[in-house]
Amino acid sequence: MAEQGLRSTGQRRAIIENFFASTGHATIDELLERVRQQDPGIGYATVYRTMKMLAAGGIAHEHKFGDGMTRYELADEDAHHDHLICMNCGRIQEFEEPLIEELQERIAQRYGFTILDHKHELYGLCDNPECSKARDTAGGRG
Amino acid sequence: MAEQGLRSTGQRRAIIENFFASTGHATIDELLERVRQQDPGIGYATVYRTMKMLAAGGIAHEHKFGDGMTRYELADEDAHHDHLICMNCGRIQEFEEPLIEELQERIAQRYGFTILDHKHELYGLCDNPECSKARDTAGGRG
DNA sequence: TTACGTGCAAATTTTTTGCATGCAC
DNA sequence: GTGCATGCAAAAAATTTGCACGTAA
Repeated sequence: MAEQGLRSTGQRRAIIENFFASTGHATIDELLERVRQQDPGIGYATVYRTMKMLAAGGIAHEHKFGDGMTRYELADEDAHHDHLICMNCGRIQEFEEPLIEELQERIAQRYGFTILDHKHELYGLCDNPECSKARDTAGGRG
Repeated sequence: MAEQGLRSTGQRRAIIENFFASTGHATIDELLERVRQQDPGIGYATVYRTMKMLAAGGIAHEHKFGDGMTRYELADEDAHHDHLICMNCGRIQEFEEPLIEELQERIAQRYGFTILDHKHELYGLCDNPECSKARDTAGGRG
């Protein structure tokens, strides 16, 4: 981290530590709350700035799943995955499908694009009984 | 439109007309500007409200492509398509790939999800020479 | 010592809402 | 005539920024 000319402050260490230990899709608010348990004086601007920094440095990925809050996830150099998001309980399930990645590349070639990043999110209802039940009221076809 | 208990006002007609004639991925600002050429008195809240209404009624789709502005697209009942977005010039290219849709369903089944909606966006550089050229500065791998 | 990082609050940006008035029905 | 729609401006909500002070290097 310090390799990039950045100072190692207590706040940054606390934020990064909590981020690494987080569920994987933490919001700024969630991170701030957890970080403040260690260091109540931390301001939320610092969390924003630190997470932006990590995102810019490729350590974190920013996600906007449509609920108005940005979520941060640890960037895993090896595996890229995408997300299933339950619209009822908010559960986020990761998935990986190399075949889709391959098809994406083929599509990009078809249109002369070079893919640098992508977003593939499936929104629906998970297999939690309470969520499946919600299918009737959630506007499902039929 | 009036079938749904909604009043047909001059403003709504103007907004809808412009939306239908738009590029397909118009922002509120773009719509407002165009609509004001016909009717300078239209307030932007009306555009917001009308587009929300169309989205709620399934006539329009909302997209957030990451530049902070919501874009609206005419919902086409027949064909679902996804998007390639050029990170240099902002060009938006639509694509359709039934095989991916099929794979999505299979993934959903794997995790017990029921898909109600999805978002598949490929970000990168289009074949515009100016954009391809930007590859060197845009952080592309190697 | 020096300049980067922090905390606070104010500013920004996009979207939503309250309210008095107007117009579609 | 009634009540939904409009326009304006203020409110919300998420994020960014300015500034004085603290502190890592």
